[in-house]
Amino acid sequence: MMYSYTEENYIKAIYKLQERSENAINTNAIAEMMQTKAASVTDMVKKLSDKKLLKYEKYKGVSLTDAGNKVAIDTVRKHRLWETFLHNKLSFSWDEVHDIAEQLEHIRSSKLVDKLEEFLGFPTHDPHGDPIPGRNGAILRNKLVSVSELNLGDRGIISGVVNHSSVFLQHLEKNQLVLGKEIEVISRSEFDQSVKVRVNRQGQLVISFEVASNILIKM
Amino acid sequence: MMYSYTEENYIKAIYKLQERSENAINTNAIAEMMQTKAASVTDMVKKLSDKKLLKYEKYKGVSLTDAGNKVAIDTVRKHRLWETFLHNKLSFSWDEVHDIAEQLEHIRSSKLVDKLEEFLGFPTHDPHGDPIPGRNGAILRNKLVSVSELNLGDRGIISGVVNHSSVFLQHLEKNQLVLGKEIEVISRSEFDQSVKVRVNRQGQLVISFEVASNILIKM
DNA sequence: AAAATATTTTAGACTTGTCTAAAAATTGTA
DNA sequence: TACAATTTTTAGACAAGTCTAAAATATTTT
Repeated sequence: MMYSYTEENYIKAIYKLQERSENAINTNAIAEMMQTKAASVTDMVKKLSDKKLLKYEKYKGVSLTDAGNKVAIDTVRKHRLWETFLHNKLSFSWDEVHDIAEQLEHIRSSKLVDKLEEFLGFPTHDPHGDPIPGRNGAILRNKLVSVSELNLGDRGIISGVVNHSSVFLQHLEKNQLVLGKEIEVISRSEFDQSVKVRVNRQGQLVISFEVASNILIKM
Repeated sequence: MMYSYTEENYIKAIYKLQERSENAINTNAIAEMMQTKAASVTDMVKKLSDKKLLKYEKYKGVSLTDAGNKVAIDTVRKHRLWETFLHNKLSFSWDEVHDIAEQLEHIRSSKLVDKLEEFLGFPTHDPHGDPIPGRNGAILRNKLVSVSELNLGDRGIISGVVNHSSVFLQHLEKNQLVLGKEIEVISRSEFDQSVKVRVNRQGQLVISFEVASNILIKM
């Protein structure tokens, strides 16, 4: 019922690998993600298998069980809530939050996580645009996408930014491109990839590729 | 330059023991505080001695070096800032904060600690009335004292409470006994230990022993 | 299908922090 | 001061997690 930091980290690594690969996860991939040796992975994988957190067959790779997935999602939830806290409340920049959250995610107190979530106003995405799993483990599968990745006619709500510099944020505010506004892509220039958008179904606006790729949309 | 959770906990335990005893700290006392066996303490103490965090002579007990004190104070600083965060921002009750802060105090990032301190408004005392060491390691030696411990004529500023229940806090507000007010002890009843105080050098008020012992004063 | 290559597992060792049981030193008492 | 009681240290063992080197299995090439 309670797992070591190392166990949690292995589970999270396997979870991440599973997110982008479908098939069973092999030993070397885990070793690379965990910055360790294949032999160590084999040992740990046996242990996690004994604890029913994953299914393991010699030479055939591993896959998480439901219990393993639960541990992984809970860890991801904590990680992303802490990242949000560090960015939104302590004004850490986008790139500084990961390493600290990597430590904070192992703090054991479910009450703490829930209170933190409430304190942050039940955010749905972290500062990188990744979805924050709910208390029940539910994940809003749609990762935020940047305006530069949208197709013509696509619509969505501004929900985050990639670049968090104050110059950029001020630029956005000057153009009314703030959190919560709806954006629809009208056209895109072949020449410089600038994008013409409609904001809140009203005014139109042309934004550069630079700006478009830094605005994150929830669809 | 970087110590394990266990090393930090030993150092903190020795620091606490040193706070209330003057002489060298003996093995059994450390063992009791750390909830472990004397033999384990001896092992660890040798290690910390090698690292120059404490002075150790066989059978003669230990005392922290300057380096050891620095580690201890830094840990206490983190512990008390996190306690303050949990209580003031996440509305954890007084008695819940310790165990979680015990984990949070080991998070490694001096920038995090400093940002947290700023976010909390540079508090001088934690929710228990214990002083929070500054970034430089300086400690305001005067722990907060309860009104029931004051002598006649003593004055000070209301800076904390022992009981954090909403009933009690509401009672205080109704009587204008809020953070920042100055209190002066006028007299005390021999019968029920109730205390007559002057608030902000103006009105007088009688408070029960129960209330007096729950109000913390900075002198 | 056999040989060559790559991946994975095993065996044994090391580190950190812990323990028990026994030995050594210190302290208290008669 | 010598015996008894207490405290502290040593010696040897264990669990978690890691490593290297060698053995076993799987995969690719010819």
